[in-house]
Amino acid sequence: MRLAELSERSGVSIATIKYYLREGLLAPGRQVNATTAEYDEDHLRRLRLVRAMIQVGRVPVATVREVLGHVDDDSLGRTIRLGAALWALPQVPEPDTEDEYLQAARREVDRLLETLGWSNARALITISPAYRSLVVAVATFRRLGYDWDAGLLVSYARLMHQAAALDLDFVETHPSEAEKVEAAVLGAILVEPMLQSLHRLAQEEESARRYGFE
Amino acid sequence: MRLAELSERSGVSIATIKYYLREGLLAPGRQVNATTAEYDEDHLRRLRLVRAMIQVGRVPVATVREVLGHVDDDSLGRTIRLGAALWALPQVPEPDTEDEYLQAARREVDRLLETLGWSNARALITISPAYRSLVVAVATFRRLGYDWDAGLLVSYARLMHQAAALDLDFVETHPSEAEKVEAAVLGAILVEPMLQSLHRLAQEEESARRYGFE
DNA sequence: CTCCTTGGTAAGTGCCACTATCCAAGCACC
DNA sequence: GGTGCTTGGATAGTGGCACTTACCAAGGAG
Repeated sequence: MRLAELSERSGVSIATIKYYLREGLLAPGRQVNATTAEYDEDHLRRLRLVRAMIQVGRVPVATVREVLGHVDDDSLGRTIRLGAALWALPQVPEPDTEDEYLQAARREVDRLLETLGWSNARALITISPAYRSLVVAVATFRRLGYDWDAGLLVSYARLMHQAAALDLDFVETHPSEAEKVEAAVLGAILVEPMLQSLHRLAQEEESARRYGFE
Repeated sequence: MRLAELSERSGVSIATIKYYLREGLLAPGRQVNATTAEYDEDHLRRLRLVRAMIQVGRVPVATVREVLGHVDDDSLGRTIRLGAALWALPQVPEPDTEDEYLQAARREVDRLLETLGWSNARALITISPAYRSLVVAVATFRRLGYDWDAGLLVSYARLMHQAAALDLDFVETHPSEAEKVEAAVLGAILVEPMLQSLHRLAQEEESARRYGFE
């Protein structure tokens, strides 16, 4: 198919597709002649993935490029490849100042990992961006004066561990390795907004259940 | 305290605080004379909340203003007030086109709510932004050709319902109504990045556990 | 009295995801 | 074989947003 058809079938404007091509988010089509390039189903699929990441996942363009680079890198093992792809995803920005709250939060998270028995964590996870993000979130809570029970964090972690197990079970259902990695990235990118939506719906439901509409 | 101290204690630059004052995210200080205004602990607390929403929660400034308006609105009941605050929070943008995937996703989500017995949902939730976001996420998955079991969604929903119950238990521990609402907003704003971080950490852990570092 | 600081305002900056405009080279139809 | 529309490609511009800089008049301190 040509650019116009790719645009129509994906619902992405031609100008935007050109932009993605320029930014290296999409491989160039097979050049037929000086004024025609041919695109195929793979391009369409990749374009939809890019769109999903940018629109639903709110992933910056530069990050999408990085993530896709890892997804396409056949030389990596699965855990590393998945990790590489996930690590590239944006989360909370790096804190500018190193204060007491941050240090306390780090100790708290370390204790959490120990309690959970996430042993792989100690070696690998402590350099993961997700670890940093978690520390920042905990520190922010503390800074605002909230003082919850450490058990709450453990409970949340157990829940998310169950969710992660569901994710990976789903990933398992895909035969090829490339599809697995793509599914895993989507699991991070799309499942998260889904979980977030479900979380808020559940809050509304539970709030109405407990308090009615008083 | 004066602006300079407010800035120092919050870690937010004076220029930025002035910007927030202008944007109505922060109440003006008590004007002592033409060149001096006095701020108190409430200002500091509110400023930190604003910062948390913007930096950790990535909430746009205009939305923060809206959410705070609801938080401060004493005339509303709790569920409504919480709902109003949560509904103002940004999620996935409104889809531009109404296609078959979207309609199918809507039916699927409706079925999900029925299965879960979230009866309050049917009346209220279907107009909630979270409902829309969920529909968009499901539709996006389908559009990409992923075809999971409906039971997976139910499992995720049950997990998030448990998380929501934990949130509300935590909110319950706060005595005053104003604090409860603020805690609830934070529960949405800060717990979500925390859950997200935990989700990714859990994925890394579980992936390493299943596959090692092959 | 002089100089520094304060709060307030208006205009500017940097980033980012597009988007509008051009352009030369086909291709399609007469 | 001409003519006009379409195509892919490049460059520059746009709009939104979260700040930030520059400036101002009015205090207050020494």
